Amino acid sequence: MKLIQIDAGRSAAEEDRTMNSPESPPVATRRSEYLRETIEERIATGEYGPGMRLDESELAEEFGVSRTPIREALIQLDSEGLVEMRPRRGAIVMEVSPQRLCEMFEVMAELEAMCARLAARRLTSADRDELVAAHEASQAALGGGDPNAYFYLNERFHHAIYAASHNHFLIEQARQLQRRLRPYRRMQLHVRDRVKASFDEHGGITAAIVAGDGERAAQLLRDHVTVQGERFSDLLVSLSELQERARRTR
Amino acid sequence: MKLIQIDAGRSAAEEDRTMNSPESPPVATRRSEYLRETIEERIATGEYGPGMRLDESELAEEFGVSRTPIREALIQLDSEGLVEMRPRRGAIVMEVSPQRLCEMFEVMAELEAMCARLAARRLTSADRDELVAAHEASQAALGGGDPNAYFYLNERFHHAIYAASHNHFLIEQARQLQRRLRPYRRMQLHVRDRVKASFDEHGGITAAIVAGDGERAAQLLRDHVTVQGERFSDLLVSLSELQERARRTR
DNA sequence: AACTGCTTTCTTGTATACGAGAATAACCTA
DNA sequence: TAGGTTATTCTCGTATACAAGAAAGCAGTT
Repeated sequence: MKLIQIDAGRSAAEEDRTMNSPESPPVATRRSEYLRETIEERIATGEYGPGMRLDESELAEEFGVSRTPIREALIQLDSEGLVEMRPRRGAIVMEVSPQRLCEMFEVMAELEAMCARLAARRLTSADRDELVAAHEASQAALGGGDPNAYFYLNERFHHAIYAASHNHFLIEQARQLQRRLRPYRRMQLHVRDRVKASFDEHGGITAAIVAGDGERAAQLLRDHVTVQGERFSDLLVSLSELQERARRTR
Repeated sequence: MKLIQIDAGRSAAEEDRTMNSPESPPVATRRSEYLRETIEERIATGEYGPGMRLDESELAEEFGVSRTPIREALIQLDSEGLVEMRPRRGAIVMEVSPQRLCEMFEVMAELEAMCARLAARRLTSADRDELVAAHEASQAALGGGDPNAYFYLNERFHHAIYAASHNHFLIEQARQLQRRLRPYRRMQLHVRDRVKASFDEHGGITAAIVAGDGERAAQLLRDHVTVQGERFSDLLVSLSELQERARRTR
């Protein structure tokens, strides 16, 4: 059986986008790997909202595979914190309380601040070029009014900072936590004016890093990521919106 | 079949110690859960050293279970970063280069510093009591010359700081990274005088947290965890010692 | 009519079976 | 003898089968 057959069940809308970074080959060697990525993406987009039940047999049939690789994918997602497997009671998309979400953003802010501090110290010219390029590219998406386009460029900008830290372990940790926060970060950008504010903050962060001012870059990034003030209320709205969508299929 | 049967294969030396926190019941509901904990512990103690091959069938036979739960345990350990599963080439205990180990300690230092900063701000009287109690308990282990006893008390002290941060997500992250670093931290304490130095540093950290000086506590903890100077050479020795032990069974 | 206890059904957790890729050994050729 | 090619074996990845626990439905009692 050819691996290409596991495409069965993919919705037409996402057929072309792999969301993989360029370094990873398009075809996964194990089905479970591909399944993990796909289910993860569906959680990120909110297609599978918080609390939604993930039935193993159902998913197996949908993807045209047996339960085994589905189960392995779910176990991985469980370890990553995106899914919760309760013994003998099935798997659900992880439900995150507002408080916990704030805690996660608090940690993310600190990790990114650390990236920025290191980046300011260790920046190579290639790092600087990519950072500036990512920032300028997102400027183009500002006018378009497409929050999705900005979402991906936003990720590119943050990844550029991670990379510039030159601590590969830190890069992995930051990316993993970012993946867990993806569904909520995405919703955040749908708030009016948030995209513009985000872009402006990126400008300040870029300047601080390029200037080599690690402490200032760290503080700016911390503020950029931390959820506080009225952004907290915005987050609550996004959260209930995601859960509302899931409630139908629960 | 009763779950108690899965005890088969446990060495007598570790039969009584579960290393679980009090909140988790002694009997795991899924075999894979128990297997994950046991294998993880063996990696932590160095019984399974870096690079050692973990054959699924072999482990299955040893534990008296089928390959399925073994495999699920390995997948979890892979997600946690303790094991590396290479497609169709089997699982090995994660090999960590000296550079990567330093990177991991660099991140750990920052996470713990964050815990300390928050702890200094949010410390309750219960938190303070546990922190001081943990510190005093380890003093008793100082003279004994048993690095293992100090190792566990050291963990208790650090966990007390995590808990005092009152950020549950941060607590989880810190504990998980600590688990990954466990094999190496344990070796560190075998270095002469390190135990005493560690204890003294704990004293300073405790004082700073109790005094509410978050920044100082954070800096002290950062220095406490970061590997630098001659401790780096010590680490290299520990590392090769672990690998040497593994090479035999490779 | 509500609650409790039992039975049935459904899903998960584990075992077993099988096919395929990788590692290794054997063999042939230069 | 060394290198490369092929055959064999061994382990992994996936499918299928089965057993056990949880949830849901049913009935009987108070």
